[in-house]
Amino acid sequence: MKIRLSNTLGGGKDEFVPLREDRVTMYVCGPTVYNYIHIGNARPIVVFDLLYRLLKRCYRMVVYVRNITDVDDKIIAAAAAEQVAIGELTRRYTAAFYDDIAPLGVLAPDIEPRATGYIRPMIKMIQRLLGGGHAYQAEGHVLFDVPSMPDYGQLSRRDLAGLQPGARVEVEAYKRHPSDFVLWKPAAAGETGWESPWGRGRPGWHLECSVMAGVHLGETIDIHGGGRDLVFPHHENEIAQSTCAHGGRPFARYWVHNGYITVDGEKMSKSLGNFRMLRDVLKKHHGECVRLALLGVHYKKPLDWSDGVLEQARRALEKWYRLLLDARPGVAADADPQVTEALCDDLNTPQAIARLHEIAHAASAAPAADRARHLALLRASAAALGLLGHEPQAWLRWRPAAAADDAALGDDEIEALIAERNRARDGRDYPAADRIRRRLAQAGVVLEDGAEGTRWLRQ
RNA sequence: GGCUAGUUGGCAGAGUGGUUAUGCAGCGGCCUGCAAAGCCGUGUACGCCGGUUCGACUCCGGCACUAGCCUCCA
Repeated sequence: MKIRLSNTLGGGKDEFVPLREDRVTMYVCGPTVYNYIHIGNARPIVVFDLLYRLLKRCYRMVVYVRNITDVDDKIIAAAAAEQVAIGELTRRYTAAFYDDIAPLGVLAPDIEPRATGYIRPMIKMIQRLLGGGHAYQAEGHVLFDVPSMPDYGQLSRRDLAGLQPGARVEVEAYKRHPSDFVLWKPAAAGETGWESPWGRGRPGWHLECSVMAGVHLGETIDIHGGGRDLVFPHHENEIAQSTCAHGGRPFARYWVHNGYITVDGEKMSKSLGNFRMLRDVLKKHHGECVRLALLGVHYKKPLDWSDGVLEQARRALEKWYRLLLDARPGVAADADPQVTEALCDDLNTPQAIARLHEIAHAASAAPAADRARHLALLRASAAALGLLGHEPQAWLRWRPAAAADDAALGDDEIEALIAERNRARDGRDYPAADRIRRRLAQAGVVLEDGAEGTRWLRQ
């Protein structure tokens, strides 16, 4: 199986060939833990989980690193605003992060380093950069000397002359070049900081990823992933630091970036305030619906978030789980070749999902004797996307925690009403039977009378 | 000003130098006490203007529009 990936570096769709045949390395930028994550943060979590699953099918060993940023200006500001210690704040939001993504069905990365655990190697990298003439000190800061790197801007395809310095943020006077960025900044009295050769301070934002990738995966990694908005300056600066600290050896060979999520056509971001928190979405929707909704659009493209995309995902999953109610367990199968092929072609999830629909349709239309085979194929193929791993009846009867109020009916009440309705039907008292159907419908319960009795599910 | 991505049927969304994407919704039928689900059938599309070609939604050029980046961001 050959995987092709869109590579931001160069802009083409390249065949993926790992540096070492036996060991693939992937680093993905994880959350900064100063707040709950929004649905836009969830997209790379799901997209790179999918890539991780695919790589694991193709290569013997895959090492996936996803960091947690637990030191940063926004964290310090948030801790001050909430009047709690930094460590307490980051512990709280780290725990919330894991709670929030659990329903998305993502595999745990192999390594999840936290920035604060890597201060020593960060200082070492800064020293190497200073020694190599790629950094300088000014007013207590250590800054990366951008003009010292000839290829700077190759990822985001900009040259230094074309940048509009200070377009959005004022340029500090101590910078030699407007594009120079902070490697180490001084900590004010009472602020979080670590001792360093340049005084007490803390690392710049970009440094941690360079260092943690280097420590765990080596100087040159295969895949570096993240959201599009990290291309510049974050990833550009990571390249600059790592390449210059590693004697010019390349940092990452394939750069993979997911598109952002929009709301009403506008980018969702914490700064715009139009974000949808993942935990709020999950109060009303099954996590698997969120996962499928996120995979319903090719990962590179913008995805306009709405109840519509969630509803579309829900209907597809409902259809598939209804079919799987009849699946016999234990029928093993490999994923459908066309599904695998679609995924290998730059993670073409819409095409893979279309194929799942075709498999499902074939199962519905097949004679009963052939059904098990189709359903096993459906389940195995969906598993390649991290889908349909739940027990069908439980999934179909799932209700969001937020719906557990007085209007909702419990399973026992529903079963009792169904028994009452079936007694009415046996007595041909159809008006009474229909009254119960309507009552259940109002509670979101759908009844289906089949040859083997009455089946129910929640919608 | 520079750079990036995009524009496909009522909606979502792939792909392709000539032949059904797929799903949802719609319409007709089968099935059903009523329904639901499912099945069968069915309509609708490639932003605009040029060019290349036997043939362009697809390739090339230009234009328009949308979104984003140019040191907070997934």
